[in-house]
Amino acid sequence: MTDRNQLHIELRKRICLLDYPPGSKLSEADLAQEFGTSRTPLRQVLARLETEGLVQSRHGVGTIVTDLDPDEMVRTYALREELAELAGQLSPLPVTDRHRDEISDLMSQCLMLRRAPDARRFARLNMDFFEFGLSLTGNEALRETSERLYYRTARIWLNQVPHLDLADEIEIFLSELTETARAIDLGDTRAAAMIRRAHISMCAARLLSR
Amino acid sequence: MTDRNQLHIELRKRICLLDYPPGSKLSEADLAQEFGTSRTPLRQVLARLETEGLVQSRHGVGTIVTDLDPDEMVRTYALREELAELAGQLSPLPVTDRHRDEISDLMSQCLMLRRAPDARRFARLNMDFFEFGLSLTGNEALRETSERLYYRTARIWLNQVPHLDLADEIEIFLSELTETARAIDLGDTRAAAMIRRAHISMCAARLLSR
DNA sequence: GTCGGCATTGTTGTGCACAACACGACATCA
DNA sequence: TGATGTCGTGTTGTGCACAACAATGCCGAC
Repeated sequence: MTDRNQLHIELRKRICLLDYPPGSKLSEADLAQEFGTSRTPLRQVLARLETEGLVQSRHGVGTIVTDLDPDEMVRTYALREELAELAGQLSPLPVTDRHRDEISDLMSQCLMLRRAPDARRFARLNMDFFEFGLSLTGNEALRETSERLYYRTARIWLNQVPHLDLADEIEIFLSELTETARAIDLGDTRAAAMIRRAHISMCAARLLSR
Repeated sequence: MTDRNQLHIELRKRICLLDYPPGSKLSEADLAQEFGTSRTPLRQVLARLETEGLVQSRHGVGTIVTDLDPDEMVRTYALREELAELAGQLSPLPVTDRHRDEISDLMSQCLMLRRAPDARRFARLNMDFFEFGLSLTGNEALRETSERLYYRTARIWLNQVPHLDLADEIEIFLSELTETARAIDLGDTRAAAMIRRAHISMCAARLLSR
């Protein structure tokens, strides 16, 4: 946990799971104390989060979790769609048994979630599925970019969850997992990428159309 | 120049123009002295350059300018191609007289360069043309991503220049500018994006095929 | 009562000193 | 002569103290 990279991942997760909702202030001193370090390395992590668009530091004020700009979200989703499809085209990796195991595990977790719906756990499962998708392409630049943009938009789902039907969302996600598992079983990475693109598109429609 | 953002741009430019060739060591202390600041803000800039893949800091050793991995360059070029085309599709901005003036200015600079070929000035002109291309899309995420990937690959041209015919390269670039100016004149951003994609593809072929 | 200036407090930004670490040179021993 | 341990030098990483700055509440003047 004291590692700088893990610290970045941890803070990013907290922001995207709305532990730190938009507008909240992250105190460098408090976080430094929590993680048992000094402000210096923590500031580096916050600076990185700032370049990723998740926080904004203002001198004399504080480090604020950024708001979600709907217009920018729409445009970012549009780009994410294209990147999702490219993951199946540019440098698709051969499907391994490890992939099959992982998608199977994700499905069983989703089934458990269906019995006991929980928005936060759903969001985490969604993150895991996203990371799974990254493992299907060998294009490092594409992975980096997709990750960056994913975490930039990941918050809006939890943000909109009061206006959504959680059971419906879980059903939809389970359906995506099922279809993806089918494609993975056949070793058809391109099909998996297309399914992903379709669901990103539909997700944008559900979340951003209002 | 003392601003952190400008410092980042300046160091990035130096790396991409091979003022700091791959493998060279950037001394935090020396750079801090040159820019009239302390190590602290400079370290932030270097940390950002590290996430962008241009340098790598190793404890006790130094901050080293990264090498160019040919395989990764190929994959990055492939992604850059797709993004270039997307710039014409996702959120194309209306062409303004400012755009026309800029492309015209770029052409006249290129004509001057043809009379007095100079690899370094050519590389800078290429950067300016890239920035011009960014101004054609209103998709912020796409701009960021394209910029990131461009500066990640920008060095290989200057790196390969001993194996290239500089006059040829200038001719090709002038041709790209001419075609782009034609598209811009017509307000056809999509055509301009296609031209860009074509030249990225050809550039990759010339630089990376060997 | 209201408005304006001022002080106080809390925050991020900067500079500096030191710790942690890697590498090479050199001496020492088998 | 070769190998090995040790020391010196230079580098990045960390912690801390202070500067710069913004916001807020309070007090006084009008």
